[in-house]
Amino acid sequence: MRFEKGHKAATRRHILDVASKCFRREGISAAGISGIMGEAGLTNGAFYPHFGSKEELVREAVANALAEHQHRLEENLHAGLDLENVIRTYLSQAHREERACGCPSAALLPEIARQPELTRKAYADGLRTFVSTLAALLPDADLPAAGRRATAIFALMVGTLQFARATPDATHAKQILEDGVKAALLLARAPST
Amino acid sequence: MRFEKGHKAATRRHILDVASKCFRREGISAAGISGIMGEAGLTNGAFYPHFGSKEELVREAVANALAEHQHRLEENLHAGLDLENVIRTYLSQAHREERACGCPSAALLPEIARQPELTRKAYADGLRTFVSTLAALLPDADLPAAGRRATAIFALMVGTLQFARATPDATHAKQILEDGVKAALLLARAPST
DNA sequence: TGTACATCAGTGAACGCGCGTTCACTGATGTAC
DNA sequence: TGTACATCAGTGAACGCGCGTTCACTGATGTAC
Repeated sequence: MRFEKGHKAATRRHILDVASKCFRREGISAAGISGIMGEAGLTNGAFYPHFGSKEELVREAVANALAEHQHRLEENLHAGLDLENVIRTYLSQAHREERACGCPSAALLPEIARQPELTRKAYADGLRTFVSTLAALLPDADLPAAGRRATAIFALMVGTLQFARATPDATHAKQILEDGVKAALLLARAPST
Repeated sequence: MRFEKGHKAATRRHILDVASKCFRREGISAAGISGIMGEAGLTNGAFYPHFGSKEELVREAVANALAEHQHRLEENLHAGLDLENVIRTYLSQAHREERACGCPSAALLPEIARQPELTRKAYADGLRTFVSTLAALLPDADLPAAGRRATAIFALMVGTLQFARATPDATHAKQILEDGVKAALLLARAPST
């Protein structure tokens, strides 16, 4: 079967989308090529014409997940959400439950830290972009200071979401999320130093 | 070879110590029984007289790592360290580099969130204890409020350390750690609400 | 216009390997007589 | 006091399985003549 022009590139993007969800849901080392390809509606043999190795897929899937998450943030901002809305959406029960389509940092950070340098570089770039976008919502006078505060605010958000996901008791998890929102807002509104 | 009384229990503790380090270093699903047993100076066959399954080992090793980390915190407090010292030690270059003996939350949280309920319960208990210990260092009037703020402060610390570990550029990582310290201290000193 | 061929995304079986787990066995020591 | 036996932590080979990866093959379509 021969395919229309652009078909291969579309398949590749589809594999990346599926992989980035599988990794976030199951973890990078727990998710396998066969499972990902099966979920993409293909057989495992079709993987290697698209990617050189699992490592390459991981690197691109991490970048893909970050870009997707970044895109969703920008959409929300265009729709008029302010920083408080962004924080409340991030630290919500829905985000706690939806790991596959959620923040890649919350789902994968310790595993990303164990990846080869190229993957970590790709992650660090995506993180920097995300933090800059958050920083633009802060009232700080100079941008570098805002970036530094935004980094800490996002770290608080990521850690809080991870706590809430690990906690099996839903009530306790909800409390953790609320505490995170309160502290994040406090940091966002604190007088700039 | 027959062994003195208490030998088996000592071996079990030794396996747990090694496993809790392996998990933090390599990740839970990436670390294998054979590797752990080899590092403990035993053969893989000796595992099952001590533990019923890998899942059981994970649960106990997570609890073990939390207890060890808790113990180190309490030692530091007895030695006279205050909250600022604790934060600076946690968000230090040394802790960024020493994953195997460091904070289990920073090394394992997303993987713990994917474990069976029993493991997540064990984690949540350890987390609560740790946060309570931190809360006692806060100036808050009532304890529940202090606990809620301590949760957020610890979440910020965990997220920040994870960012710093994932970032390949050492200078940028150092900056992230410093921003985390500053924000954590701001949260710790903010007037209680 | 009709036919033979080239293309190439995807198939599916197979590779070696390491996983978690099982089990018959070892062998130094404590105990029984 | 000396000998035969029971104990049991640990050994190491093997189990079935799924991993990441390779490769000969398929077969629908575009192209050449």
